Amino acid sequence: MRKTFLFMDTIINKVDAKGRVSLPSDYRAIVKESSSEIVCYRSLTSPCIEGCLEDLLDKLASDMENSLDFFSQEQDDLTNLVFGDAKRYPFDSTGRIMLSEKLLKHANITDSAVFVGKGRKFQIWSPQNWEKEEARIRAEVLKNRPSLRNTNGDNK
Amino acid sequence: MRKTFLFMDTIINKVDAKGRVSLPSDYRAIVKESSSEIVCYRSLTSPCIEGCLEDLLDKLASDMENSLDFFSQEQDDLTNLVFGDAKRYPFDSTGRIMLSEKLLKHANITDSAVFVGKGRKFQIWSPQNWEKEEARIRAEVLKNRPSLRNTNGDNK
DNA sequence: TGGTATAGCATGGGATTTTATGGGAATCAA
DNA sequence: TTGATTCCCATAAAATCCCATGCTATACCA
Repeated sequence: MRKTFLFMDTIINKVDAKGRVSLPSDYRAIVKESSSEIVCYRSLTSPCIEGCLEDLLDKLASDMENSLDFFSQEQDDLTNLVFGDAKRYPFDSTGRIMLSEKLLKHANITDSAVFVGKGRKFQIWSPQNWEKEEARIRAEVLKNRPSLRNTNGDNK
Repeated sequence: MRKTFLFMDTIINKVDAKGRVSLPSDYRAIVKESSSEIVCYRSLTSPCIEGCLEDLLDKLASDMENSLDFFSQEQDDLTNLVFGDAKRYPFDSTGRIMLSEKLLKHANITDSAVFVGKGRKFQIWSPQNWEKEEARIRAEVLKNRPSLRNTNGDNK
């Protein structure tokens, strides 16, 4: 039994004519611990798809219930957006999922999909968009390096 | 039961035609306490590979979740950078891992790999790069020696 | 003390399994 | 019926397993 469940690595897979994509086997191994489906929704901030285990959304729901901002407009909007958009995507016996038109369009994905690990969740990008995003992040982090050290608690 | 889990020592092993390297047995003994795989990623600052137990990244994920907002840009960037690059490397029954092309290229490793202990993590260098790095570190220490003496309070 | 047995380790190569991917048949819904 | 989704099988490439070998360090014994 695995102790940790982190989505990692960056993997590019093909989207076939029917719209099917293989979920990377590492991801599948994690998901299989608890179910045979992932939850996906359009990223609120980027032209990409986000995916995670249903557990994470459950935790998000709990966190929001427990927060002081229970009645805030902002929380309301966020939960509407996330839960209104999210949907379960089961994978078949060969490990493929079929993403909806809505998701693919939001992420500009046509024939290839890039899976990017983010720890408890992951993202799915088009190769072109991911290339741009990765460059932006590297530049950004390089600029703010000191704060990274603090968060990390490790200097090297 | 072992009490401490520190990667130590410097060991050079061969990378075979398939890209396999033996993880030093001392390292393996540490890893085996909790699993049979390590996590590796490209060092942000040096031309080498870094490795650690998944626990360390899991802790990082938790820290991020607790200190940054779920939807914040900063959290987004950091998780992409860290988890997008990291990957699990399980070792087989003879104790070998198979490093990816991406990692080998970043560290300029071809047929030999130098494992350098760093406590909770370790680094993997090409012999040439490690030679240079070691020289640099020695020079650095020599340069700072006076202040080191002062701190020590002992002149000889 | 010196020589030898032994266990653990690094390494090589072949066999086996997994994975990503394509396509056809079966099933379902409008 | 038609269009789409699901299931099943096929294949090539890649990853993983497994066994064999030689080396080294340590233990053991005379």
